[in-house]
Formats: sequence, C-alpha cells, structure tokens
Amino acid sequence: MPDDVGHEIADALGALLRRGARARLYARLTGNLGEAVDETTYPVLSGLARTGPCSAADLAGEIGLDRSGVTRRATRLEEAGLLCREPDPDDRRAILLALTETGQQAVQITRQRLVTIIEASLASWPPEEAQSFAHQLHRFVTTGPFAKS
Amino acid sequence: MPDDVGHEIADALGALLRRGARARLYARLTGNLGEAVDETTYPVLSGLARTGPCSAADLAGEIGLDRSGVTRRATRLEEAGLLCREPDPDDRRAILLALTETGQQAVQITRQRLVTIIEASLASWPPEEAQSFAHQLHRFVTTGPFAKS
DNA sequence: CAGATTGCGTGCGTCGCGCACGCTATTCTT
DNA sequence: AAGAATAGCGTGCGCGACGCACGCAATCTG
Repeated sequence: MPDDVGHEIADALGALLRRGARARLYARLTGNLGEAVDETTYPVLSGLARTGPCSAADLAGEIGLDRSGVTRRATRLEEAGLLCREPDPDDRRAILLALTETGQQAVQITRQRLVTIIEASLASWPPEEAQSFAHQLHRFVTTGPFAKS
Repeated sequence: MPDDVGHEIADALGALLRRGARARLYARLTGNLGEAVDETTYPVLSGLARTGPCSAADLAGEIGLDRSGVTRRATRLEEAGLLCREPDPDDRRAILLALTETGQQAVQITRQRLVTIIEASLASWPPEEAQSFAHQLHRFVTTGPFAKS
C-alpha cells in the first residue's frame, strides 16, 4: 500500500478528532432540545438507547466514564424528564436507568439530524460511491484503531 | 440515496467520537513521549506544526481554545523543552511560539505512529479500495459536517 | 441471625477552561 | 515629541467535570 494513503487518512482523522469539530457537531445535534441535553449529557442518553435499561455502573463502562459521573448526569436528565430511575425487579437494591418517552424522542431527533447532515454532505456523490464509502467507513471503525482492545 | 447509507455512517461517526475511542487512540499516540505530551498538550504541538511559529492568540483560534489555555499548555511544553518562546522580529511586544527540534520530532513520531496504525488496520484491504477510501474520507471530512462553518 | 458483599449517592480534591484584570511595549494623536 | 489609546501577554478567579473514597441501604452467606 502506498504510504500516502495512510497519511491522507491520518490527516482526515486528525481533523475529525479536533476539539472544534466535535463542539460544532454536538451543537448542531443537541440544539433546541432543552437545557439538559448537551455534549456532556448526550452520551448517557445515547448509550442508554444502545444498551436499554441498565445500571449506572454498566452504563459507565459502556461510555467510558466513572460511575459517579453517570449518576450525576442521570440526575440532571431525570430532572428534565428525559430519563427515569426504576427499581430493578430482579435486585431490589439496584436501580435501573431507563429513557422516558421524551428521552427516546430526543435520541431519535439527534440521530435523525446527524443522518440528515450526512446525507446532505453526500448529496452530490454518486450513489454507489456513497454506499461503498459507508461500508468501508463502518468496517474501518469497527476493525481499526478504535476497537476496544 | 438510500437512507441506510446515512445511518451506517452515523453509526460509524458516533463510535468514532466516543470518549473511550479518543482516549485510547491518544494514549497509543502519545505514550512514552515524556510526561508533558498528552491528550491536552498535543493539540498545541500539532497545531503549531501545521501553522508554523505564531502567537498564542492565533494558535488559540486554530485549535479552538481560549488564549489563556494555549499559554498555560505552552508553558508546560516549554518547560519540557518541546517548544520555545521567541520574540517576534516584526513586533517586539509579541512572542512567537515555535517547536524546538525535540518538539518537531515528537510530532513526527506521533504522526508516524498514527500512519502505522492506520496502515496496519488496512493491510488486508485491496490496495485500490484503500486508496479510494482515503480519498473519499478526505473529501467527506473537508466538505462535510465538520467544515468550519 | 450476624457478618460480608453489592449497589448507590455524595463530599472532596484536582484539573482544565473561559473571563477579566494588570502590566508592558507599541502605535496613534495633536 | 509627549501623553493617550491600543495590542499582546501572563495570571488570578470562579465554574464545571471528573475520579476516588466514604457512608448507607439492601442482599447474600454460613
């Protein structure tokens, strides 16, 4: 493989992981969804949407955060009505974090916004090129330098 | 364009922007490069490598940070010998931040590490597929939802 | 039934960040 | 040419996020 392929991807990834890029994207995704959902609380919503109802400790492992941080963010989201705590029926000392209807809608909205943004920026691409790019990006992310270990 | 293309890319980007993914990648890139270079100070090194010697205020705009933060990180890097402050010959009240030889080497090392990681994860790809993926990713990042405005 | 264990919330120290102030060097104005 | 205004820089301060560790309640164990 020619070396410039690696360099080109490295440039792109570098730009992608910049602070400003993340901040701009999160701002566009979480705007007008209430004060509680922002760059810090959204990973809790998103992670909970992926895992389904689960404990704060498990969710902490999922999103790479300390359990205390998850608890605090969950409290903020609970006060905003996006998330609810319900007792675990199998273990009465445990508490399950679960999305409310509003919370699920919020996740759905942000997700749709991201899809819309992506499709808009791919509008001028040949369809089969966009499709192959999607597959390759998916493969690269799941098997590449970002796999969990 | 089919809607699942947008969804597939959205999934990949979501995974890419996770906290854990960033942390793991930065750890692999900046490991064994001294105590001063880590996830917070590296953007200063990298940005300075892109812009060349410039003031803290300009670099702040480049990496999306407040000027005071750049000053503090620059001080840490200066104490570690990776960066030096030199008076601006054109404006004697200004101070230019510039990489030392060691600093340039550090940037070069991290960059080469990233390229190596990328090429390793693309080793099993057909070369022309890797090449087209690199071009498409570059195009997507520079023209997509991450462009500066 | 008593002790060990698990899960949870919270206080505390630390760190990064943005704002705003003071200081110095430079540039403008009359 | 001298005082005023401006630009650039470093730093003190408050705020918020994070990880660690402690205390409390519920559960498991012998």
